[in-house]
Amino acid sequence: MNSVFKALSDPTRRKVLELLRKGPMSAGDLAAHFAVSKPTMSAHFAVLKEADLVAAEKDGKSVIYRLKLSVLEDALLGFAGAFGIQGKGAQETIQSVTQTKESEI
Amino acid sequence: MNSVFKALSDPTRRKVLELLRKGPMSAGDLAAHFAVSKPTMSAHFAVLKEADLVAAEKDGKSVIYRLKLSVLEDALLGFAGAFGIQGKGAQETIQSVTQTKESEI
DNA sequence: ACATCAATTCGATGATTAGCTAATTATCAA
DNA sequence: TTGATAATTAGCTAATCATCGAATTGATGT
Repeated sequence: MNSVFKALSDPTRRKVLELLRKGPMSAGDLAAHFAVSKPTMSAHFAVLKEADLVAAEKDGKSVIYRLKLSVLEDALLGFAGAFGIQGKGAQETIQSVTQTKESEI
Repeated sequence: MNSVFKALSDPTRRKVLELLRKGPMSAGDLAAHFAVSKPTMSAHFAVLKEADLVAAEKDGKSVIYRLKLSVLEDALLGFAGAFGIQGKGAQETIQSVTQTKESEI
């Protein structure tokens, strides 16, 4: 999990993940979105792969990267969960707000 | 938001935040949980403060650090939201609880 | 076989980071 | 005022990191 947060600490890598959200993309197509050299992008891909946030599949001359959403999800929700953080507006359970059980109302 | 993810990239700092989840704590008490020097911990606190993840309040000789949960929440949920990731488990919002009428229970 | 293209690895460089000890600041008590 | 305590700042080192150009690997087409 540490490798995931390390991977997420760089804005370029976070943006790569967001690009991959729409679907798999080749290393070259991904690199075209950034103002850094291809070797630099390749290093970023390696970090993301090491963190298991993406999977790489070779397709002819290209390498297709695919987002591993469940890994990202587990890391984010796992950490957020340790703080009682819940998504989509439901920040608190009934119990934690009212300290009242359903059976008592 | 970049500073938040930068801050979260270090395991010591993540653990500090988790310790602060229980409530505010002094720099010394926090440092006692780790096997690094106090100046090193002080540097970690500075990073967390810079990311606005904690607030510092001076109390006599001590400095009390307090978790700013909403900042952590906004960063985590904001990023997760961009991927359609949402936590599961919380069924009710605060509003739906506080707006419950007597006639409905 | 050779040229081309996509991607990575190699090797180097400047910047950032985490860590330390020692010194400094600030507060409180005797 | 002196001494003790809590925390930070100063100054440094070693390690990691993002970045580059050049070289290399691997696949495709002529």
